[in-house]
Amino acid sequence: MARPRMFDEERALDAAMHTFWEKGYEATSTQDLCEATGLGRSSIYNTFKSKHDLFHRALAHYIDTMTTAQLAVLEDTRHSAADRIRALFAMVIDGETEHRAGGRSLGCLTVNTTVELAARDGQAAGMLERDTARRLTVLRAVIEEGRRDGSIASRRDAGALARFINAAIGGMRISSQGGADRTALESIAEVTLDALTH
Amino acid sequence: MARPRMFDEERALDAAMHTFWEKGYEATSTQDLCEATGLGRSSIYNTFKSKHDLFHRALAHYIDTMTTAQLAVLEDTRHSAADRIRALFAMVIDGETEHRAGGRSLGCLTVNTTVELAARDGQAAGMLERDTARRLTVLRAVIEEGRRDGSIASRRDAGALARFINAAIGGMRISSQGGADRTALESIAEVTLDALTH
DNA sequence: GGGATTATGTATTGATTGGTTCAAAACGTG
DNA sequence: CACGTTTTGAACCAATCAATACATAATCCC
Repeated sequence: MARPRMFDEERALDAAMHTFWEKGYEATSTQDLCEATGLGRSSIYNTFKSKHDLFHRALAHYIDTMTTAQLAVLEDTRHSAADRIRALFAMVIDGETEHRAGGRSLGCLTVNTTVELAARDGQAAGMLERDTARRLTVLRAVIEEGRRDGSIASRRDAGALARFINAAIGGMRISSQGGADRTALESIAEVTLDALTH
Repeated sequence: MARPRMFDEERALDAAMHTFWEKGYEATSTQDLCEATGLGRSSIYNTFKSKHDLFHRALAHYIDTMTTAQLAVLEDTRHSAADRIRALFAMVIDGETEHRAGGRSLGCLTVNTTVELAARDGQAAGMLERDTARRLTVLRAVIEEGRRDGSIASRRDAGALARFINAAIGGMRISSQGGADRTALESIAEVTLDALTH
């Protein structure tokens, strides 16, 4: 009945996500979003209500793809619990070395958003909190499995170990954004695993 | 020979620092800086060349006070190496629970700046890199002392352990900004120490 | 106290921000 | 082919941005 849309909404969302990922929310102008997506301003404001709304959808898109991929690794029962956590770290390190601009790592959009927006944007903070809660639940389950299969030796509370692993990932991402190279990140991951396996 | 300044430059710098700390660089307007410092715009632009310059001086002020205090704890030879690292973690946790706004932790200005600006602001990135290099050097020395006094059992490379500790602090700060409470942070610190003392 | 010097407050700069409007172009359907 | 619907691009909006200009007020030294 009407003119069909000339662009792929999913592709535009992905382009916007990468822009926010690279520059942050405040430093990204609507002009930047137009150039990244290849759309006109009115197309963007027609499809998404506002810059704020577009950001929320981009963040949801990021959380969806990232956390889903990470949890898949954690729930791969072919390997021991410790090996799954090792694989998770490898995945994070690969991501950090892969996604860079201007010789520097982009970090992680959830971490970046926690730092830049969580205090001012309740909706974004809620999305982030739900995501970490979900991640912590799975991590705790993996720890308990590792207790049974013998790959996790630490007798610390499983919840504490889960938070520790989560914090370690955040620390690796910050280190990466601060200039740490791949071997530095790998050594951090190894020491982190010591706390679990010894 | 002339009219003396009505305000304390150091005090203004401190107020500006707290504003940048709370809101980030981009989200802080010159109006915010006027209100925080109690100065007029022209006084600010007279004393500091620009918003950018004011931020750099605020960041330097932050790094100076924070890192100096932290390194003092690390170099207190009255305690064992492990106890000094323990004290460092306690200091970080106290800071996170102390500096908050709107029920949320402000995190750490160096971490926040690493995330928001390091990729775009070479000068800020340089300041941050020098700061972490300085911190890593002292941490490595503490690790080696701990090897001698017996409080550090890990046989991992001292540089790797230093980076691990630094990353752990960053991870704790991110966790705190993401909503982790004091007991959560304390449990993360305990597990982190396991990797060094076991 | 007079003159030189500086700090401060007000007003304003031009550029850019996020967001809206509107007419014309592009399609699918009858 | 023509109608009705939707996309699209360019022009436009008020607001705000960082930064400046300028006049006034305040101070010190002589």
